[in-house]
Amino acid sequence: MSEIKVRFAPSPTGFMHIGNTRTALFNWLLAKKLGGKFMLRIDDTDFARSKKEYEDAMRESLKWLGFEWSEEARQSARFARYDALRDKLIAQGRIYPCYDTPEELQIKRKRAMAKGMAPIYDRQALHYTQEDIAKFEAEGRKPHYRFKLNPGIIEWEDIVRGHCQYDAEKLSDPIIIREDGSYLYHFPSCIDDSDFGITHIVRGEDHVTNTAAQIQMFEAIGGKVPTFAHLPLLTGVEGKLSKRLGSLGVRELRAEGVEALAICSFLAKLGTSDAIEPYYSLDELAQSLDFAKLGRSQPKFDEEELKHFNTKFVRSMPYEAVKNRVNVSEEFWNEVRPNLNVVDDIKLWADICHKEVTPVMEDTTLTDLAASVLPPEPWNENTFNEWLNIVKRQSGKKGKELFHPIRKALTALDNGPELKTLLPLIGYEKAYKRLKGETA
RNA sequence: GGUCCCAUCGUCUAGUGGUUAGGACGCGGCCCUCUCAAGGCUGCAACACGAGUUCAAAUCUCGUUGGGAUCACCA
Repeated sequence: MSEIKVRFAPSPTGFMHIGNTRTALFNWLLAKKLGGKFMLRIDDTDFARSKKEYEDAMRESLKWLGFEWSEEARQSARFARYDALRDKLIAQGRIYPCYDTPEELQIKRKRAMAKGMAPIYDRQALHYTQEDIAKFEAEGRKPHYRFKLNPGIIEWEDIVRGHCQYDAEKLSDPIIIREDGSYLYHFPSCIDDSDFGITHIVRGEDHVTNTAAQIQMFEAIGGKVPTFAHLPLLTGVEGKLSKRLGSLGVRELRAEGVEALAICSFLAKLGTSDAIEPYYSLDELAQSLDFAKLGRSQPKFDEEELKHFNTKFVRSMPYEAVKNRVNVSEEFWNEVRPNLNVVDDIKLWADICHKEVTPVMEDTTLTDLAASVLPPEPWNENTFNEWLNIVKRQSGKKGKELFHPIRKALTALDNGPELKTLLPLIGYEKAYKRLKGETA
């Protein structure tokens, strides 16, 4: 039994977004669950659009999300390998040159569709004469190359889609090398998957048709065909949410206070029959992974829903998960947590308890009274109730009229955690001064 | 248009011939309560359409409609 290995292969042509993240997540989770390895592969064959900046940002996002990788490769460093295989397959006639221009291909495609025919490449290039080629070269045209699909039924068992099959005759020979000699996605990807021993490929279902062609490619280069899992694509309110159009960046989400694990919990469960609920460790999420629970239709991704889920996530976040990021005690965290929107909000409450607050005075008669009967420390758990009972009795106020002015004086805010929990944290000195209207 | 896939509450889904069509999120109400949260209880709400098979169809078959993917010198 060979070792399980998956890969995440972004092209550094943009920032990490929700679509990317979902693919990376499922791969990472699968590796984790099966005890396999997760590899990062930079698919930078497109010189024109690949940028170091994007690559760095991608790494940073991956780390933030918690997807550690144990191995890394970059396609631009492997051209010699691709070239060797290319030459071999050209010699075999499996890869062949074509001289059509993009415009010509476009026209052919349109014409075929208009006639109700399949818009697949007509393989005219297979019938070029010496004269044709001489003529193209004389015109200064450079060839691009296609991979020749062998006729027959191509089939595989997909982890999420079950048995899949395509008739090669109905597919177009994929272009794998551009006119300028640079490689397109398919060919290098298959070579790498084969060379690096990738056992499982988890990706969006926009790749299903590609899979048929790639299976023949794996065979042509003498590689082992991996197991595939094609995830239904996410859709948004405005239709599809492809990885290209995916506009919701991970960095933006992070800046807004959305937790990495909230994103992961949400994406891992969206479209499954499991409830979307907080997971506070990726390991635990991985154990719950089950492709059989994935639906086959395309779930809607709603940013608002994610944000909503995130606040729920934060409000029940265990101290263990935040103790390295926040500067408060476990008790403080647990008391204030249900009132937070984002983790950073904890600072607000820490400041209210420990730094200066300018009180808002609503009923000085009441707050003066409250200050005068505020018992000296040490306090115990009953102090607050005892104190408030005295204020209540002597003022004749109760309910909101009683609590609200005290809350405003103590915290300057309309709402927040229970005053009972806040008071001991504020302490006698600050509490007394604030009740008297002084900044403290 | 060829090929492939999909269709159950607003959303994500369970369901594999006989169910009061279940759950989760959201939404409404109630309780708790000084507030906002949190928590507890409760309610509303769905089988795209049309034929067929069958004693019986959300479930099987065919068709229709509606979505999506792909057919790129993007990945």
